[in-house]
Amino acid sequence: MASISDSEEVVEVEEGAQPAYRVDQQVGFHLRQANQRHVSIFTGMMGDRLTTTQWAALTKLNEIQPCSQNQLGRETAMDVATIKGVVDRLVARRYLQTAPDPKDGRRLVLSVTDEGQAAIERNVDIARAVTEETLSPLSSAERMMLVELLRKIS
Amino acid sequence: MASISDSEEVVEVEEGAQPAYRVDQQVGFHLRQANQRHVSIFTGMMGDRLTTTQWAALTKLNEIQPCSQNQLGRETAMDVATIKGVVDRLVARRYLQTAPDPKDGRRLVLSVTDEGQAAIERNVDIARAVTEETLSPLSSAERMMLVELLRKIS
DNA sequence: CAATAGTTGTTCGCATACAAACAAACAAAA
DNA sequence: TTTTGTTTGTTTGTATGCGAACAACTATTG
Repeated sequence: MASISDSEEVVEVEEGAQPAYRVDQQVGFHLRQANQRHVSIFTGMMGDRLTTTQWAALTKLNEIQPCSQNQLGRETAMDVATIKGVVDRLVARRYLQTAPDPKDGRRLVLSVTDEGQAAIERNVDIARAVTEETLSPLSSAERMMLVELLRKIS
Repeated sequence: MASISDSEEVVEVEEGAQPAYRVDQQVGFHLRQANQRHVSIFTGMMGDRLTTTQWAALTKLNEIQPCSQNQLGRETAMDVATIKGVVDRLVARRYLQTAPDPKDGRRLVLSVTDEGQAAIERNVDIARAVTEETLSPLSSAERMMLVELLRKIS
């Protein structure tokens, strides 16, 4: 604790001598911005008004179907409340369909419809291009490094 | 340009022979997840129910005040609609105050209140700890590398 | 000056994102 | 079997995040 007295240099000045705090020097700020740019690129290039999360859910389900709703949420890193909304909207578009699980009264079994399949085939090359465009400022080595570092802090 | 002719290697065989598309191999997926973890750490550690965006707006304004609402939005990479909501909530908490700009009838001049200052001082060390915790899986060199790569793709 | 163009702030609608609380169904243990 | 605990899905509330359209005001140009 600094002494209560001595007005002169009550300046317990550097109290740690820490450099000034700047938001724009914190990782969180750059993570948010980089993600924003990526989403922006995705939205601009992708067809069928698909969002990043919808695309993630759709293609992931196509990999691992059949699958319950919450399980798909875990696979795509989405909250139970979030995945519900995403699935609802994909079902409304007829990209996914749901059916009750005969073996488990709680579960909804999800699967990709033909329309969903068609949407994937229609957009998968674009999705690859989105990744390419997002990473375009980086060299090949930097790209691998970035993904690896992101994986480490996830 | 490739020559138009010569069937020989017309073998665009597998139509690209591309590896299977996996969402969890795309940067976007990892950007989203890394950001999620950071926000989660932030929410768990920070006091006063401050969110990442509120903290960014508050501390940035403290740096550059006085400042208009849209300008603060640009400085913190927030949409005009987004910054309005953030500012409204910070004003409701009395962390910020607004005043009409005498020289420009459109502008709202924003400034940080004493309560806002106190909130910053109360949480700035925690904010530093949040960054530290987010980057904890990385070495010092990796941390600098990550921020640099994120900056490049922003 | 008058017409045009750009800026600032507002509002609406849609889509994540997550905490929290809840009911129904299943699983494990007493 | 009954109790306890867990999992699945739902709903509510709050907070970004952005496209799009809009009014009010300022700046620019003819």
